[in-house]
Amino acid sequence: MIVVRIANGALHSIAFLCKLMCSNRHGGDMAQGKIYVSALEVAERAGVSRSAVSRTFTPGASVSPETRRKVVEAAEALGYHVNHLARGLMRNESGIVCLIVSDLATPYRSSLIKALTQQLQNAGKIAMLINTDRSDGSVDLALRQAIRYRADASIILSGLPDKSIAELCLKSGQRLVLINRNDEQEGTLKINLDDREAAGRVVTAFVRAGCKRLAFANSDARTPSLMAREEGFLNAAKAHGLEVAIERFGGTTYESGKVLAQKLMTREERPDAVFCATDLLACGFLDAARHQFSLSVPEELCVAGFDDIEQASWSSYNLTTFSQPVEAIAQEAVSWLGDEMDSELRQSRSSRRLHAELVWRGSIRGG
Amino acid sequence: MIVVRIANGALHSIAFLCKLMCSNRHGGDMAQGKIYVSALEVAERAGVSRSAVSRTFTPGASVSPETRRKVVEAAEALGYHVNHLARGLMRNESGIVCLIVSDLATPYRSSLIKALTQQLQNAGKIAMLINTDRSDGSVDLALRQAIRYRADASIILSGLPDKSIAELCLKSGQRLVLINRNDEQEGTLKINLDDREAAGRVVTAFVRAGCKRLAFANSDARTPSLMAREEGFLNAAKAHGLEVAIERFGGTTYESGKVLAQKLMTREERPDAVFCATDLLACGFLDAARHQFSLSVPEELCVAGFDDIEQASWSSYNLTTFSQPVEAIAQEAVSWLGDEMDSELRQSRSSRRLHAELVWRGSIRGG
DNA sequence: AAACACTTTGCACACGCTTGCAAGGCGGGC
DNA sequence: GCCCGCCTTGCAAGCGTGTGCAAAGTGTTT
Repeated sequence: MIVVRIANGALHSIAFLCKLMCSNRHGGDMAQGKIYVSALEVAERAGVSRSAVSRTFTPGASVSPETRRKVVEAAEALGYHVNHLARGLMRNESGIVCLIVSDLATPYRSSLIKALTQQLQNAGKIAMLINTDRSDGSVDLALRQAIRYRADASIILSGLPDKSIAELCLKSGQRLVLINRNDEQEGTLKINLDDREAAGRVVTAFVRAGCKRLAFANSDARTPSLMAREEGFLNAAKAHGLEVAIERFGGTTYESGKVLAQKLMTREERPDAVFCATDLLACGFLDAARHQFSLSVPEELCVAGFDDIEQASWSSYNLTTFSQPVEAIAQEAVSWLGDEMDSELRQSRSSRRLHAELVWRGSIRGG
Repeated sequence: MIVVRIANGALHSIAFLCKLMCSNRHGGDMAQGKIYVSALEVAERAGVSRSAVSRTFTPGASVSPETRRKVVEAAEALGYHVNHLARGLMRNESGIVCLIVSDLATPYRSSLIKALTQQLQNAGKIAMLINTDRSDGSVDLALRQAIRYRADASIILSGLPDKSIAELCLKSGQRLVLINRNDEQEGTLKINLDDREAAGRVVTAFVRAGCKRLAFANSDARTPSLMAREEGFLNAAKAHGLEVAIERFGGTTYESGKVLAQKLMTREERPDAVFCATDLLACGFLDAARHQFSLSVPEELCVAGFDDIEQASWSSYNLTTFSQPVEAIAQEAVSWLGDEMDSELRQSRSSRRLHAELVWRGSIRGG
């Protein structure tokens, strides 16, 4: 036992020396010195080997209850926390998942991010958030960052990565999830809604309400889901023998909605039913229709949106819309990332199609 | 030179062998194997030492232009990206900053997060996002996660950490920023607004508009900034010799705003001016006042909010409010985290007070 | 030609952790 | 009493990187 004690003492001195050297590495700048407790120190205090400490914090490893108790006690006392950078290095699994997104402050985006981060946390992962803008290489830069931090996966909510960089990710063993982007990349999970069918159901509702002159208000971003809604709406209208007035303008914002109202409601044949590709557009559209054109909704004009953002339920809008199943989307993504899924199943589940539920409120007559 | 070549060949074999072992570590599960390119492989291809590769990607290190060229070329060809986990391990500086936040999907919160992630990215850092809920140890758990990933800093937007865990962070060399939380923790950066003074300016505006019966609508969350607004409003009203009707209810949500309207507008002495502690509350309040009590704003009722969320500018609300200087807040936080600030300056700047600008719109008479 | 300063490069150790391997301890069945 | 198997533990190799140190190379001055 005495020998062990001496050994422990020696170990302690070594650890202490290392800390000193570490903190002096940058000259005298003490503020720089990050001095975290290491497993070695815990081991010394608990009187066990460093491996025992490691095993204590590794689920499924073999440690006796007695050793575990001693280790946990020492760790608690010293404020020890496993270094996930080092663990990630060894395990080849960082626990990091990158969320790549633009227009983060938008209601729909932020609620999706909330659901994703929450469910990732529950699954023992952690979210890194990377902002992109409209510029070209933006998503690629974000993916590069994901690679640098050896993220286990990246979830792309906006934009599309370059083929080559996406392939680099996959080759490196990183998983890729694309939400609402239609890409043909092999090996990625693609989550989409039944936008086309949903748009068709809007036509039905408009027709039931007795509307004759349909219109579609879109942004000119031309993302796959927006275009799918447009196509679905057009096709269903054609099936009912109805023409559709289409306008596209700007991003999917409230302001664009106002502009689109300006464009559509000043047409010779004023529409009596408008499907806005997005709730934000719909809110802007509604406000313009009411306050600038003094139209009453739904008596003179029926309006539908898409996303079911919180504002759609506010009494000033009371908008009939489609709910984005954000929780289900997040669940699909996170469970696909989970390790319990074997590779054949993962392969076969590379594309998921979720249902957008119609949320009936007061902006369409009848119901 | 021949000797060198042989050595390179040997190195290559070793690296290759390692990769094989690595990919076989988990039985035959090939999907698991993360096979990233390492600096060693780049070095072999470029015909230089591994340190040269390292130095090439370390700003300020000494490498000849010729070597750099060869390295960059090889790295490009192989798709090499520096492993930030390993770099963080060595440098004691991960580049990670944790954002700890609840109610992430709320307009004000999400716009602050957007500003923060953006500016962190510009400063060469990267944001980790951790969701908290109302439960007690939630923030502590988040900070533990920040410690595990050896984050350079944590920015807390909601809730307050336990004293002991905050101290552990600081002792470990992690930086702590508290936004809109009044805490006495030494060594942290505290960013606050002039809530009290702002609330006073609302009173002035209400008095100028000829309002007599003031009211304050608050959530019952009792966070420091909310209480500061309440106090400021009360004090200023008292200075004008006016009483204030106060109601507190629920979280800072749209729904709570409606309930608060219910409570305040059914009072015997119906208020003719209401300051809502938050824009979300104000939106709910406005909708209830208009649609349930058929009041016209601002003719019969003046309303003010706080935060200047996007919806406040929508024509249905057109709310007079105070802007949260999110970009300035983010800038303060990020520049404080930056390494160029020396420790005395950082110490002396441990508390920042920013100005909330009054945004005049149509929910108060006059202006 | 020698001495010098300066830049560049490779070696080797360190960062904190995981895990295969072998050795030790222990109880049960013969 | 011995052997076998099981559980636990320590050893040591390794993950991919940064960096101090010394050696090598280059250009300048005496």
